[in-house]
Amino acid sequence: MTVTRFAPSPTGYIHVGNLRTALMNYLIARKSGGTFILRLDDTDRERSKQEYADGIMADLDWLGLQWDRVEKQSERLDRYAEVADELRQSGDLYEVFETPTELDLKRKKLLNMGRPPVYDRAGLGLSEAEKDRLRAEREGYWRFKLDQQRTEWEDGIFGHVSIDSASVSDPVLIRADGQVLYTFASSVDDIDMGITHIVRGSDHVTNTATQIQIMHAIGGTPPAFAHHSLLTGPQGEGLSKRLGTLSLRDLRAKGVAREALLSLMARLGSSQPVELKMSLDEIAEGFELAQFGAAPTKFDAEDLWPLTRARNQALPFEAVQERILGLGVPAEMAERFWRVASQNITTLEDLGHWWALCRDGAEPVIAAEDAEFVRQAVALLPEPPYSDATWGEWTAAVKEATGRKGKGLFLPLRLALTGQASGPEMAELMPLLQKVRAKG
RNA sequence: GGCCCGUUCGUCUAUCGGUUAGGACGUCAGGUUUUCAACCUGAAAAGAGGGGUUCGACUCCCCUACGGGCUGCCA
Repeated sequence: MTVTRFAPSPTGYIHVGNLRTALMNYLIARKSGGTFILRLDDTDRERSKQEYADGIMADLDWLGLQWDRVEKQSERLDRYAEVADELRQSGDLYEVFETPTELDLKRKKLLNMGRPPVYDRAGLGLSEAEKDRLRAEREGYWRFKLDQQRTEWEDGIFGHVSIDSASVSDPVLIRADGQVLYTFASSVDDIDMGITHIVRGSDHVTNTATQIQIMHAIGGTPPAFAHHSLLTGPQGEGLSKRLGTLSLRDLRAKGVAREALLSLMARLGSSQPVELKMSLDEIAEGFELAQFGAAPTKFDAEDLWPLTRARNQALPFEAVQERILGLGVPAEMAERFWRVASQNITTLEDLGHWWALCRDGAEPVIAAEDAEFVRQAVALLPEPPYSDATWGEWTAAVKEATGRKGKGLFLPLRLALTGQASGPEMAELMPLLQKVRAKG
């Protein structure tokens, strides 16, 4: 039984980076008929907010990434305390007392000597008497004693990974104020909840080494790990600074379609071509972790637009009927309007532009050399309303009168009527036009 | 500074020592549509640099350069 989880901390909204992680875990579970758990890693009490938790769930809902169960770390504090006691007894957890300032000093000193800034384990050498004296001054906190060997695993994406744990500081698992830290809570949860596969960003590879050790210490068997590469911007720059503008809700507000987002994020960085899929089932079908590369992946939000366009153009009239009527399009014209406009939109918001053009006419665009031609042509155009035949009849008449044909005939007329060089099939558009501003 | 990982067409990537280095997106050019778009066909386009190993290296090893990550009493 496959069990995966998406474990965001509710300290912000979902962005493209998170989404990739969530999606991969979701797809792995779905592909094998397993369980997908949404786990809110909310042990950081100062930064975690209900508002963000709600936002994350709303975003996952929108995407259709349905979770089978929600877990909250804040509701499992007793369990963490219990496991922590076991680790204290086994000697895996030891008490330390350095202040942040002291630690900072130690780090700088080591760095100056050209040595790696690894915690010196001073706490391990403290006698009971010394600890008592320190406890009288301040609250102690707890570090996990890493075995300073290499920690290795077969990564689902990176292949064989080997981390030298001697180059990693013993992680703090429990703070002076008693707060349980992510590294610990997460390890306990993954074991308790029977997680079988963890996919997360490659920013966690070092964590994985220490968490594997923690999992062993609490008597668990580590799940299979896979670390996906991190996204960078189109220039290869780190995405973290720009993540604010790449939140799901912002993209959604800009009109990005969920199918576009899912289709791109499930394939970007893999050897599979990115093509529009209309359902998560279709997306899951070709999804293989092993097809993802380990190199940083460039993400360009612009790539979402062609997919969004393809998705919107594929929508049946019924799906947009309400929206179109909402624009004020008369019911008898609605279906034709969709047929005509749908091929020329990116987001559904663009429909408003086309309807405004039909209703109010467009500011004509007339090149200087076409001015006389357009004047002649417009004089031959009757008043609205128009029929299916209007365009053919009119252009034939204009051709007759001016001798123009082909591009020289049609493009100036299109520009005069719609103000744009590209757009819907003119013959189809004409019956929708209520006004032609070029007629003055 | 230390520890991980990475580097193939513009982009995402395939290639598990011998290939005309393949595909997809994008770009460009033709075709088609009495215009644009859509569509069809075609083209241009790549192994970071330097050393090894080998009959033979994109592929294995080392060095350099560059990119990303980690190096918190954050996650």
